[in-house]
Formats: sequence, C-alpha cells, structure tokens
Amino acid sequence: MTQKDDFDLREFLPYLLNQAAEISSQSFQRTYKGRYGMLRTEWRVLFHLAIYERMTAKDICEKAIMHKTKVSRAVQRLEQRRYLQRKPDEKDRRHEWLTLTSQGRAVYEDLRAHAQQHDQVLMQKLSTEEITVLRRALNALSQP
Amino acid sequence: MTQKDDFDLREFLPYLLNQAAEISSQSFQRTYKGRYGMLRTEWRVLFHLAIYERMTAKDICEKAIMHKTKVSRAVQRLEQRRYLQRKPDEKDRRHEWLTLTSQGRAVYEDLRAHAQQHDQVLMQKLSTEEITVLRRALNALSQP
DNA sequence: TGGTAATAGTTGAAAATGTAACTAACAACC
DNA sequence: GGTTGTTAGTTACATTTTCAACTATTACCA
Repeated sequence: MTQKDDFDLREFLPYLLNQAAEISSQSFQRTYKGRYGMLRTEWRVLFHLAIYERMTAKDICEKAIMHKTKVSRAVQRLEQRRYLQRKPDEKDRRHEWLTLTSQGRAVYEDLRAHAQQHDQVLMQKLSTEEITVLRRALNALSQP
Repeated sequence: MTQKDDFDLREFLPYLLNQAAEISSQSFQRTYKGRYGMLRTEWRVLFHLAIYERMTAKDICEKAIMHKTKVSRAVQRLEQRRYLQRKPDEKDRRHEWLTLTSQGRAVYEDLRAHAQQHDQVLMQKLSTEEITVLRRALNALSQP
C-alpha cells in the first residue's frame, strides 16, 4: 500500500472538506442524538428557527441549503415533539410561519451550549490566525 | 426573519465545514454521477485504489475513514462494473487484496482530470495563502 | 374572467445508509 | 487439540434520503 500517483487526495478540497466535516461533526452528533434523539436535519432547522425567530420552510431551505423534503420532514418531527408551531400566513396561505415553542427554545439553549463547547475543543487544534482564515475561506466556499 | 441570537451559526465549525463540503462537492458529484452513475463512496474507493494500487477493504476503511459496510458495498458495485478485482490473500484468507482493472484505471484517470479542474475552480475563490492555511487546518481537523 | 403557469409544501416509492448480528478464517491459550 | 477470542468482511433489517409526482394556493395574462 504505497502511494504511486502524483495526485494527492489530501489536496483535493471536496475530499478534505468532507473528511473534516464528518469528523468534527461526530462529537456534536452524539450530543443531539443522545440527548434528544434528533437528526442532523432537525438540529439545523431548530437552530435556524432559534436564531431567526420566524421563518417559512422555504426560508430554511435557502439559508441552510437543504432540500425542501428534508426540511418538511424535519419540521414534522420537531412539531410532533412540540418543539415548534406552524401558523399559516393570512395573506398567502401557501406559506407557513414556523416558530419555536418554549420547549423548543429550551432544547436549543441546551444544544447551543454544547455546540459552543464542541467548537472550543475543535479550535484547540488550530491557531487563532488559522481559525480566522479558515472561517473566511469556508464562508467563501459556501457561496454557490 | 431577522437575526436575534448572539450565537452565529456561521461561526460554528461543524456547520460551516458541512456547508462548504456540501456545496463544493456538488459540481464534482454531477461529474461522477453523470458520467458513471457512481456514488460518493464509490469514487472514494476507486481513488484510493488508484493511488495506493493494492489495498484490503480494511486499509480503505482506515485511510478514507469510512465504515466497513460502506466500503463493502462500494467494492461490490465497483466489482460488478469490472472496475476492480479481488484476490484472497494466500497466507490469511480473511484478507482480500483489491486492485483496479485497466478499465477502472481509465475511469480514474478521467475522473481525476475532472477533479483537478473542479479544484482549480474552487481555489479561485481563495488566495494562495488562504489555500495553504485551509489545507493545513482541514488536515488538523481531520485527525480524530 | 378563465385558463395556464408558478410556488409552498407534502407524500410515496426507490435508493442509500446505519446498526447489529452474522460467517469464515485465524490466533492464543490452557 | 479443543475452546475461546479476534479479525475481515458480508448480510439483514430499520432508518434516512432522494426523486418524482402530487395537492393546494396564488400569480399572470390574454
């Protein structure tokens, strides 16, 4: 198993990004899955609603870059657990406004604290300067 | 839909990483999916075999940080398409050595060229210095 | 006004993934 | 040498995701 090719996978950005994303998500995944049986799609929707307060499913799709069926099903499950409420728009009844319940906000607060802790741990692997550049670069790469 | 919280999702590394990984993978995905109907797990296995020439499934699991069932299924499909061959180890018949066929290598060469092009496009979004730091940081974060 | 197109969101079936249990081969220890 | 433990890899089943088709509502425009 010796390397032959001049092409190095560890230079290929989509591969590297995926690897880093996968590994750095694992510990946080254990938290939201272990404590609330939540899926990745669900914490993402929960966090978006906590941060933006009031969104439609469409808004979430755009912000979180998730497909509408993923969002739809995440919303269903969060509603079943009474973490959010739906309210149809008066003017245009195709839209539904989503907001967190107080229970949903409580779950968010708990998970957010954990998220920040996980982030601290991750950042210990990097220098301050690396963190700054990394964030900037990731934001640049996130623009489609 | 105005931001409320002091916690910014766009600072949370697992989220940012995932977003960047997702978006920057999309164009390459269209390539391997469109041209060869391959899945993410499959191009990863293919690339590993092309680069390291001769590996067992276990080796791939470790290098690519993929679960053994994912590798097992990717290997099956690559074998069906005659992109790789299996050969049991003489000394220890629990191990199977995997190598690409010439057809598999041809597919790899084609995909590699595309991968490099995609990488070029991605890198245009970043400065040389950002690229260096980004690669270093991603490698650091990829250590579990 | 009526008919067509567009939009928000849901649903069902197929594909992919995750989890745990399984087989087969070897190792180690008594 | 036989029992027990490990390891490489596969399989079965449950859970998620994807894709396409669907409903319901509004917009557009002749």
